[in-house]
Amino acid sequence: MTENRSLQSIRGTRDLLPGETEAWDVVEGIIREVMGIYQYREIRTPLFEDTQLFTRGIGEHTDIVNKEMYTFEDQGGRSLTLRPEGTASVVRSWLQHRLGAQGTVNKLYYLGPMFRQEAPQKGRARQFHQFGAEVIGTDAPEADAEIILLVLAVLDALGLETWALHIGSLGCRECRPGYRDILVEFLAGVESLLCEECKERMKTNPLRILDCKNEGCRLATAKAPSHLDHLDEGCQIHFNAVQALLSDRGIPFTVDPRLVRGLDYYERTTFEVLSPDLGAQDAICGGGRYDGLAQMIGGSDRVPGVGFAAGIERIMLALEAAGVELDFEPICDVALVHIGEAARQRLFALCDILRRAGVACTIELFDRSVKAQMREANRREALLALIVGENELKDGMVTVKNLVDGEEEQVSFEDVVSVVLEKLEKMDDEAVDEEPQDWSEEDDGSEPEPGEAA
RNA sequence: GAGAGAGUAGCUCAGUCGGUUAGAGCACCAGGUUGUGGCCCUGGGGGCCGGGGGUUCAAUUCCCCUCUCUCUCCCCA
Repeated sequence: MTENRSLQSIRGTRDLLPGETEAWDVVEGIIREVMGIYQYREIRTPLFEDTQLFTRGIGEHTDIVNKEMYTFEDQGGRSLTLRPEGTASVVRSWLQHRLGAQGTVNKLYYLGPMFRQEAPQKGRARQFHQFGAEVIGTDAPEADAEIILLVLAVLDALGLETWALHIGSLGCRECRPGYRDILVEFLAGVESLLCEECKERMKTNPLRILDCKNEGCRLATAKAPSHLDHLDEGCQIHFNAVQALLSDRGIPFTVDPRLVRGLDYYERTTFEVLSPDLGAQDAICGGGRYDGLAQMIGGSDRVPGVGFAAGIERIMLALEAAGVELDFEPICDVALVHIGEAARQRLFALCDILRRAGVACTIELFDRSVKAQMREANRREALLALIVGENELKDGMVTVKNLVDGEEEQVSFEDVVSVVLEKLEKMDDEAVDEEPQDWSEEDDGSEPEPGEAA
């Protein structure tokens, strides 16, 4: 068995290449900026955890735990799992480090890879990336509303304007069993119409039957009693309050009586943000309240918490579908162009001096023609070219060419750094004058009328 | 996990009803312009036709397996 096939990234994972990483940097930067404005602080938890954190937190009977986790044994025989989501880890960390010891409310956010062994397709990978935020320590409906407003603020800052917000309530520990009984009673009457999987769910998690996409199940459960009609007083008041807070901010939303999330730790508020541009995998964000989670993973008390998680790949796809441009090329200020070996050496040193002065420089490492070096400079949209050949070496000069207007001048080696800095500053000012930044948010109303063609 | 489609140059794709040197556009390199970018012209380098096996005188083409991607179901971010 000497198979020697070329190795590649494994199914469901991919490389982010130059050209993509820049866009990711932009997106991640915007996420962090908005998190800062909302006063959420970053938490970074390990990529793998004790398997029990997820089986107990997410739930034994969920798809994630049942068939999607990357679970392995370490050398000590402990069962470890690559995190399939972020919330359980954040709450675990919150408990472990007693972040709530002072009775304060903690606002935390995270950003990073998650792992689920699913069939890869558009908008779904085995290693994918989420950012999310959690408010731990309060059951105030303002926390629920803020979490939703926060993710919408991120989407807005990214330029993603088309989305649909669905919200629902699952009730709490107190009222859920009552509803569950009512639902099971109803479902028993239509059980013969349900798919096999749902018949199984009757025993394990009947609430999720309402979320089944199977045609037969949908019809059979069309008239099922809604959880929203069986909330207890506290849950009803809470849900009303969340809705009122969103309405006050003019946020459009749809109350979805059948919104059931795939993780067992949710109580009360649940929500999803959907993108109409994505097709089958249209959920770009999901979240809700999880007041029982801390106890499920070993905390001594119930700890109120609410949060969301959003898929970065899906947001990227939605941005692309919406035509939002994120691409940008790295800036190159100066291209160093040599003619001959001696000049090349001289420029190599100058290049590093300029770089240490903060000037982005490119220098030829092969021995290509001047024409090729200039073409490279043009490709990188360098502002200046510094050209040195035998003539310049003889006179101790550098030819400084402005690549925007084509003007050239000779500068001594001693002065070249300060001259370059001066010219770049001047060119930068001119560029700003020509293209005012758009953070003014002012719409001058001069948009061309649609349908107006020449 | 189940079903469908696709893999040919760095990229986007033609093509071979099985047959001799497998093509285009873009990109790249060089020359036209003795040391100067963008436009133009000319030329050039690049391909185990995804991998393995089978049928055949002959396979990139047909068959099987496998890997990967895309889409759907399911589930989720």
